[in-house]
This record gives sequence, structure tokens and C-alpha cells, in this order.
Amino acid sequence: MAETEIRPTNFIRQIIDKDLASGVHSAIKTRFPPEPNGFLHIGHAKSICLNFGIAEDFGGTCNLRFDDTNPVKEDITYVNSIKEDVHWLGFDWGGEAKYSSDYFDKLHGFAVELIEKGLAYVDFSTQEQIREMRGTLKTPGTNSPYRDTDVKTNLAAFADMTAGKYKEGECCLRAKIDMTSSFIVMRDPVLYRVKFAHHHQTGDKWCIYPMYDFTHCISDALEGITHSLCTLEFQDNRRLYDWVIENISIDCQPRQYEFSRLNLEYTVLSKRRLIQLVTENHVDGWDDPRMPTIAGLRRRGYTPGSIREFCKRIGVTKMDNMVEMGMLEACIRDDLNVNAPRAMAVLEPIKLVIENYPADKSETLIALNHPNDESMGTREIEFSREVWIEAEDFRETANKKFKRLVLDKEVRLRNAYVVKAVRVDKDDAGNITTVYCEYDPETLGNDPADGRKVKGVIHWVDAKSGTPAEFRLYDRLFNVPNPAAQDDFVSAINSASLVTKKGWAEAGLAADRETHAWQFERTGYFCRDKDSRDDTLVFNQTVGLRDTWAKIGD
RNA sequence: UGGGGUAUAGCCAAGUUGGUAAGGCAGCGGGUUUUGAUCCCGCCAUUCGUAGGUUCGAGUCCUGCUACCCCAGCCA
Repeated sequence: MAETEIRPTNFIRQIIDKDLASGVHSAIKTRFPPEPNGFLHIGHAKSICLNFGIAEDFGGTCNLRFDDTNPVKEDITYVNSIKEDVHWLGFDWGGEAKYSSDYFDKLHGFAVELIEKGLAYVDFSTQEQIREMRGTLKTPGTNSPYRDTDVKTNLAAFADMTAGKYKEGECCLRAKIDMTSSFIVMRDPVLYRVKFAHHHQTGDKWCIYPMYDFTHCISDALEGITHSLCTLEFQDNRRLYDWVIENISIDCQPRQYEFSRLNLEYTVLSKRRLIQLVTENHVDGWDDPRMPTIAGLRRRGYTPGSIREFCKRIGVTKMDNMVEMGMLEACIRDDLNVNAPRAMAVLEPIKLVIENYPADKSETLIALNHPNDESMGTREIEFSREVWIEAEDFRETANKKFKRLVLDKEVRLRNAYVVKAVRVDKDDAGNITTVYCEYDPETLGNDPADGRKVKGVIHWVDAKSGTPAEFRLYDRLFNVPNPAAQDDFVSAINSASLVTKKGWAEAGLAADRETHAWQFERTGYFCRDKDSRDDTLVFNQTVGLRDTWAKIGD
């Protein structure tokens, strides 16, 4: 596609440039560390493009690592979907995917080391007591009565914890740091908790699981990650990240840098809310084309290149942001405009009968697959006496701004003849069902010989050969730009986010299994949906064409 | 005066030793066009949250304000 050639620049790449120039690092290693507790979304794509993009551009490597320290929230189906999505986006992690759980043994050893150094202790306080002792944002915390337990006792207690002798919530392992720190994350954070849960990778081997803050930094160090990139909400956690690395016996010193997460207008990008949309059936699943998930965007017809281009265009900073949907749409339009072959489809059909065209005649016309790219070739389309046209492309009367078919006026049928409307049929309700017209046989491939100007062009589908099709038109999932700010974001769902139309597509599309996306001329970009059946094709509208007419109105 | 962060156009975002505000999206004019698309051409910040200060010169340095985001899970 038309991906921008220029290499992105951002503060993280500048830090890496300096680290390389100063010799702090000679090779760069990053990682993309999702928790397998949901499907990847466009926000993850930003992180993926950042991490894998840096690895590519600096000749380094990027690991895919599942941050799987909380088995009760995770599932193997998510790890599989995540692998698929990262690959689909066009990135490769080289070799096997990593798991934080690969390091559970080592992590446990480091925990023991901290206990031996007097830097960690087993706390038997209740969760509520721990919360109270933590203090508040403005008042310091207080020490736990278990804080000064001797090393030997702690070692034994941790061994018992590991052996399953304590119930969930009965105790936990805490780091001994500083209960008065202004960084609340440093007020003796929990390192391990008891969970009698089956883990998708380690099975029932463990009944204690390490916390994120203890796991992530060590996993980074064990993998030799040089630059650990995460989102802004982890800025405070960086102090704990560094504390852990400094207080255990490990060589590597990865550095954490934080960037702002993506916010997109008219959708939600938090896993909690996306899960809710799926489980409460507000959408048809993780790959519903209205979802901002990678799977949803893929089914909607977005290409990997368009998503990568989007990530390039939005950049990486530390500023809170809210990106307009138009930015994403511009990326897929730019891609499909050059790569999608054109075709014709009528979404809301009325019949056009050409009265001076023989009823038994039929002819094969040649149409360009792309008006600006001859290399995309041509195709044959059938034409006969009756064709479908778009209901909105005909009016009995209209002002001159309406460049379509009007009674007693002419219009060009795309790739075919100029026709003139002469009369209409209406149903009992007064809706136009059929437009009768006359065609000018001399206008195939050239303008009228007498020099009269026909300024309108409308698309059509041959009624004799056309194939029935269902068109799914999508609008924004929410009615407000920032649904997440709503008390009840579900109430802001756009009830008209999916509109289905039954119409016709040109015959050639039924057999075409190769083409990934088309531009239905004058309508928009569409892709074939997996719901397509032999008797009815199903198309998802990826995005409409830019439409200045719609803005002007009439 | 808890701490950590961020403020450049409607949106995203360059701007790195202080030297006179990139680019993209959107928008607005005009041209081409058998898609009201595409493409092409032009316009779109005397000003960088705000008030002062230093300087020949400040988006960049200093000081004071203001606004917004994050942190009190045995979630990540």
C-alpha cells in the first residue's frame, strides 16, 4: 500500500539513538507483553508497531511475551488469537513466543533471595488491614506487624505458602521498602499471592503466583530487553521496577520508558469494556466489524498496512490524546484507493427498463478495473434491457445540483450508455418501483455525437445476470466521542451502528475468491464476509467514499 | 505544597546546543474526471496553557500561576 516512506521519529527512538551512539547498548531488544485475557485492539497495534518497528529499524529483535501471571483471568484462546493478530499485522517474533510463566522457577528463586536479604516478608494481615496500613494519597502508611519477622521464619512461611499450606488471602509475600514513600507502589508492595488456580501454561504446578511489578522487570532482564516500553499509567511503577532489579542478583539492567496509550473517538479501548460488549452481546463477538479489535478491523476489511500506516501517522508521545476516527478511515481509503479493483453494486435497488433496447438482447461490455491504473486490467460485464439502479439516484424532479437521473433528463450509466428517463411506475404507497427510459446507442465509450453534455454518471447492475447480495453498513459503535467517560458507556451505544441492505452485485463477484476488497463505485469499499452463501453474497462496508455531496446536502 | 506526568491549529504531531512555528488528518477555494471518488493546484498558528523575567533574539532558559491525566488491587 501507500505506506509513508519516512522513518518515524519519536522520543523513544531518540533515546535509542543516543544509547547506541554513546555505546550504552550495541544491540536493541524490545518486547510486546500482552496479558492473554482478551483480544488485541487498535491500541495494542500502536504498541506492536512501536516495539516491532524499533526492532526492525535498529536491527534488533522483539519478543512476544505473554504476561501470564494471573491465571484466573487468562485463557489459551486469547494467546492463540494474539499470536494470529501479531502475525497478521506483519510482525514476527522469531522462534517461540515467551511466557512470564516460563520464569516462575527463577522468579521464585529471586523471591527467596529477597527474603534472605531481609527485603521481603510474609504478611498474614488481611487484605483490608493491608489496605488500611497502606495509608492514602496524602498520608503515609504504617508498618505491618509482620514487617520485622526474622529471615528464617519468613523462609519457612514462604515455603509453606509455596507448598499450599495457606488458603487464598491468608497471607502474601511483600517487599520491605518504605511505608512512607510518596509512591504508593513502594509501600511494601505484594510480590506473591496465593491462588489455587489452574494455569494455561503451568497447569497445577503452582498455587502462588507472582505479581506484575515483580515479574515484568525480571522477565525483561532475563530476556535481555534493553528498552521496556509501556504506557503512562506505569510511570510510578518504574520506581519499583528499578528497585527489584537493583536488589536481586541479575546482570542486565533494562530501562522502562512510558508513552501515552491510544484513545480513539466513538469507541472504547479498554479490555474491561470490550469484554463487556462481547459477553453482554452488544456486538456479535470479538470480531464484530464494529469492534476496534484487530479481529474486528480485519473482518471489517482493514488491511495490515493501513493499520501500520495509522500507527505511523499518530506518532508516539507522552501526551494524552483522542484521535479522530477520520484519521483511521483516511488510512484505509488511501490503501484501498490504489489497491482495490472497482466493481458495481446496487444496495437499494429500483428497476430501470430501457424501452428501446431489445428484450431478448444482451451484450458484453468491457470495464476498467481501475480508472487510474491500467495494470489492473479490465473485466467483462453483461448489459441488457433491465438493470438495477440505486433508488437515491433517481428523482422525478430536481434542481441542477442533482447530478443523477431525473425525469426527461439524461444520465450516463457507468461503463455503458447514456439514458433518458421517460416515465415511472409506483406502488400503492407511492414509491417508485420502476423507471422507464430510452438509451442512446451511439454513446457507448463516447460522448453524444451532437455535443450535448451529460454531467451525471450512475452505477447499475444488470438484472438478468446480477447476483443477489447483502450489504452490511457500519457506523460508529457509540453516539458520543468519548463513551468511556460516560457513567454507563453501554447506554451510549449507537443502535443504528449496523444497517443491512439487500441488493445486487455484478455477476463476476460471485465466483471471485481471490479479491480481498473492492471499491463499489460511488458507494464505498467493501470486503466479502465469511457469512457469504452460495445464493447470497455478504459484503461488509469497510468505509464509505469521501462524500462532499453529502456535506452540501440538497 | 502527597507524589508522578502532560500542555504547539478542530484532531494527531515535528520542533534536541535559544536565531524567527515541519508534516499528516479534517476543513475551505480552484482545475481534471464516464465514480459528487481519485489526482492536481492554492489557502488554513504574527504564535506555542497563562503571567512575568533573562536575552539583540525565547515554543525552546528562569520564576510564579492554571488546566488536564495517573497512583491508595493479594489486576496488568
